[in-house]
Amino acid sequence: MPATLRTPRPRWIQAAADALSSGGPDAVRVEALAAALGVTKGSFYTHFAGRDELLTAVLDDWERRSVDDVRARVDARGGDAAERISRAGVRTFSDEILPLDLAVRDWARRDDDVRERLRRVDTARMEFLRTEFRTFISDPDEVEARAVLAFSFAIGRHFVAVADDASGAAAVARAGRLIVRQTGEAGQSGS
Amino acid sequence: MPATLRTPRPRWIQAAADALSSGGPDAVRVEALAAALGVTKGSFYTHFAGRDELLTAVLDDWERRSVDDVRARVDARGGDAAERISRAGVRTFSDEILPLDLAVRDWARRDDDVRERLRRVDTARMEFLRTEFRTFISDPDEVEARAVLAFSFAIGRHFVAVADDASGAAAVARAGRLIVRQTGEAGQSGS
DNA sequence: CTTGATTCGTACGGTAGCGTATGGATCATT
DNA sequence: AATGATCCATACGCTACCGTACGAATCAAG
Repeated sequence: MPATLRTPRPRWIQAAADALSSGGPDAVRVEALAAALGVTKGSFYTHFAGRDELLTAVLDDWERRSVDDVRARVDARGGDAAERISRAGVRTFSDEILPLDLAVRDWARRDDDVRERLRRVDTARMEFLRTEFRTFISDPDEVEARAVLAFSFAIGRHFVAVADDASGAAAVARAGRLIVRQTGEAGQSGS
Repeated sequence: MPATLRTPRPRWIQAAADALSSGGPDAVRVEALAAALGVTKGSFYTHFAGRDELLTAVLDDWERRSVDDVRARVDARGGDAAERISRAGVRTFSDEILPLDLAVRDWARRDDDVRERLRRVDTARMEFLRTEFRTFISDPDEVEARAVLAFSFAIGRHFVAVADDASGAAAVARAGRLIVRQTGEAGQSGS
């Protein structure tokens, strides 16, 4: 039976995820995290073999939560496919996981292991989108194009510096409707 | 008249841009750049006051080239609007500037000065897209939605880890055609 | 060839951060 | 209350990096 576990692994992982979200992998510094948690790094090395193990744990946690996120979307079957896609794409992921997700995406550009993890997660997300689009589009190529478009748009809009005010939100919402509209139909509902 | 200028500012800026592209701002290290250029940092501090000035110069150069890039697109008036948008979006920017652009986008998430620069550049890119869409779409809200969609997609697809093979490229191309198709028309031309 | 300017190398101090060693503090169990 | 395990603080060595000081090398001008 462990003694009270004052600063257990999950707290370190959470702090590391916050640092990664806001400053990238290089911002995950043992001593800085210790200061943020109100302890010294002496504590850290009783829970982790080193910095690498912490980063691995952060990625494990992110990957698990991301897959759970997809699973939750698959199970939440309210509304039609377009609504479910919109909920997954335009309003994007939860605010809790989004910054970490974006940080991981940039990290993946320069780390093979991270890229492999991201590939697994994105494959799951794409498969969700394909399934949804298949419910009202038959052409597989069209399904693939819509899925790629929806996913890339959902991610990309967070890397574009445009005004994020009400009119911007309206444009994003309308763009989302463009992605899920029926083939060969104008299909513009009101704002 | 300066003596031969063996390792002039542009070479340092280029090396710094490469480092920034492949490793983020923290990878721009004076001594590492010096080693890559085959000199020591003693040289560096004759051309730059310090690391910050180098990073500023890199951003200045990126911003200028990005604006020039937009200007070149505006001037290159071959084909109809859809073709020009596709050239700007689906085939994206030049391979030379793309990695740097993506690195700057991530950097902008955590640095206010960089975000301000990115905002200026993206405003120009968006304005180009709005102009093109206006040539065949009248509704301003629709124009804005298409522009946001096209731009976010062009960026976002580089942050998504999907198979980048021939079938992936075909899906991307088809997604591009989805964005620029006429309102109320099915408008799928052949692959 | 001498002079002055420019460019670069070497050596140094200072800081930040990783990882280790070791002892003290805390807590559950008995 | 004593014991053993767990958690944490302090202190240290080590490396990487920034920035500075100063001298050497190179080149153009006269």
